[in-house]
Amino acid sequence: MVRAAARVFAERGYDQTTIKDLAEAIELAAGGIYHYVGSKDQLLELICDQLMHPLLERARELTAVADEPPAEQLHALVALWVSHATQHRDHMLVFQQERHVIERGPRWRRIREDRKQFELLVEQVIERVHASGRLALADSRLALSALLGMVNHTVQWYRPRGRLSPAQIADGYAALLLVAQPDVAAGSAELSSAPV
Amino acid sequence: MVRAAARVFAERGYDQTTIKDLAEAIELAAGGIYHYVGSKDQLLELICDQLMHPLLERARELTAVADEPPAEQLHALVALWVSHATQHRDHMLVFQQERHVIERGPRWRRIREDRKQFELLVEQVIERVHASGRLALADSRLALSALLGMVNHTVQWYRPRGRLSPAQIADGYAALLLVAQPDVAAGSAELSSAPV
Amino acid sequence: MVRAAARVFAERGYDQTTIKDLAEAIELAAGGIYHYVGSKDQLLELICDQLMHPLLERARELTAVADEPPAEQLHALVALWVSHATQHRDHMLVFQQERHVIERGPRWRRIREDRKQFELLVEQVIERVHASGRLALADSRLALSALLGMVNHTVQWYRPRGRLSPAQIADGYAALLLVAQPDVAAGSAELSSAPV
Amino acid sequence: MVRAAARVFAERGYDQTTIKDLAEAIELAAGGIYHYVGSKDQLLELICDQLMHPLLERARELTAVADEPPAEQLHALVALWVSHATQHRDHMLVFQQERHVIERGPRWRRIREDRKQFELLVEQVIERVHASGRLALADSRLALSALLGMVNHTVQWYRPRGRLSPAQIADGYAALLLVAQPDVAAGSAELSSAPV
DNA sequence: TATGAATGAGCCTTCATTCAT
DNA sequence: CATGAATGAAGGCTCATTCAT
Repeated sequence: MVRAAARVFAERGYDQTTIKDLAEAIELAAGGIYHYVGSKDQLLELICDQLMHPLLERARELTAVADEPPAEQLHALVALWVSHATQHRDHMLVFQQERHVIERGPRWRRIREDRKQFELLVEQVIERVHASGRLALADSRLALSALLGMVNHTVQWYRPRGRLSPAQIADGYAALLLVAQPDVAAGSAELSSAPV
Repeated sequence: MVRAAARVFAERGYDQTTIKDLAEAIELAAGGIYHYVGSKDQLLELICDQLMHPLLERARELTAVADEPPAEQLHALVALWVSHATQHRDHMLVFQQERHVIERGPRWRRIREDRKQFELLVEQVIERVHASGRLALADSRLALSALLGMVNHTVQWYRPRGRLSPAQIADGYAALLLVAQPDVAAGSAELSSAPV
Repeated sequence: MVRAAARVFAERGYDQTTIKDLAEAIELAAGGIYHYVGSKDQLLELICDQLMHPLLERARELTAVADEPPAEQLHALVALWVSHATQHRDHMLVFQQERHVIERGPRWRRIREDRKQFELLVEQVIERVHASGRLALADSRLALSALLGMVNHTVQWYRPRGRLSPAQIADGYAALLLVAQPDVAAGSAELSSAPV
Repeated sequence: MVRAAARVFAERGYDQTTIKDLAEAIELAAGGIYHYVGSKDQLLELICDQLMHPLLERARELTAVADEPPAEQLHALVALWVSHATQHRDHMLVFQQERHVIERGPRWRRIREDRKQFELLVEQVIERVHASGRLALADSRLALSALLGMVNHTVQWYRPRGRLSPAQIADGYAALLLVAQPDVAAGSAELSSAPV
């Protein structure tokens, strides 16, 4: 049911989706939704939770591994993220599109915090990559924003049976952000991280 | 007035903004808006037009220059884009956030076409960069999506008096997408476009 | 079950009581009520019937006794009434509070008639008291209204283990309405302020 | 408008009155009510305020007069009360019938306090009458309840062009509660059935 | 131009009632 | 007997829009 709601919200937008739209998608009468969910608000909350909870949890596990090289860790994190986003495309679309809904009101506090937590994890990994000298941008904050932008935007164009698999997409994003091993070819880091 | 509306729409979201909210922001009585604008719909249309028209026009001029190296052209285009987006932050936020509103109905056809046109221009430039061997990704379509994502996302975090200027941000994005002159160090394109 | 319903109706009011409230009070599932009662309406009907039927019956018996002095009869009637009201406090509260519900629609016709019948009995007794010269008010109709008011109002403040017993309350009301034996004369004021 | 609402509430009961009923009575479209009043709740609040505020104020003035004999004061208070109640019959009916609505929730706190205040005033006057030896009941608390009951009940049967004027009704109620001057003595039964 | 009272459609939500189990 | 999921009709309320002034 949450999945179905996510689909409708993703398609029409939260505000423009009526309870009847939802009920129709779930194949229920208008009022029937309220047997399962307390309100339209709560439905959005559930969608966001279903999206963020597992993502955050797995991201934590992934970044908790201490001995992995930061660059590999970033790659793995991006792969997880893209994979999760594309697997829960509707959830992700809703989560992004309804930003201004989620940003206001106490109901969404937990969700806002989950988002913050996740972004913090990404930031920390990027910071470590930066420190390891393999970040393709001198400014790690900008690299973070760029990554957030490109991954989030993925769900806007990704199609399940499209040309690129989630893994390939993640590889591409990682490739953009990382430079090759500095020992292999000296100076490449400076070159690609400098403005053209 | 359109600017004020953009600010309110950006803050509250189109659907959650009432005509009274708008009127208050414009310092007008509720009904007074209808002397200047036919409807709430049309106001959103105006906002998107004000954003996309000049951007599209200048992007056309920029890409019409034939003899410039593609990489420089891409850099210039990104700079224009980021600059425009940050200068019209509210417009841009509305344009993105209300995607699902704009995507439906005949009223927004022109806007949808403008967006397509703009993305087409970007795509063509990227294609040329790719052909010139300076694209940091083997897959030019993915590069396009990544670029769209990061630039669009910029308005979500950009602050007028922030650490980075629009030009610096654009430099960073361009740096991510481009590789150094191939004549300096052969094969660098392959390296950074391969999965790590 | 009717008793439990009366309690809930008395507390929340008929309209603001949901079937679920009732079910909970009866310790039954929501739909289970419909095995015993046809509808919410009917439940209210039952409550009112349980209240008015025995009261009316006993009032008829009481007033049918021909040879008793009218003043004693009134006293007895008031005692019966107060006793009944306080013993079925919830029923009585419902019966009064939901006056505007009961007053409309054919379902409650019988109840309305029962009320009329009862008030008619009281009226007749008061009339006889008046004729006997022992009514404390020249206007017997006003005395009737006053009596109705005070007795009905009793259930709003009466508490089972309160300072006054139903009998004492009834004594007080009777004392207010009756004057001492005219033949005894003198000092009737003192007499009537004491319980009869 | 508040008057019209009071009429409809009095007739149908608060819960069974729809916004449309009200709008119809005010000759307005359904939503038009919300230009004047924030909610249905608030309308009830206004009705009760309009009733209780002036009554309480005048009752305070009346009972503030120190040198008047308590019995006369009680008579005056009852006269004020009956007069006010009959002049605002609909308000009064609503105020009583919707007791269970008013009794719950924070919105009605002020109203509940106003009622308490008023009843306290009546109680104090009765107490003084009792002390002066002119109360017709030994139990002053019971006298208070009886008075509350009969006056409140008045609006249930009073008709503007009926047989009895508000003043006559008040005279009757006062007569029931008071005994004649103990020093004058004799024939007090006849006296107490006449206006004091 | 500008106002703001008024409209009326539509939304979220509640709830009495039904019915398959 | 009893459950509780499901229905569907209303109800309170909001809000874009209109229009007399």
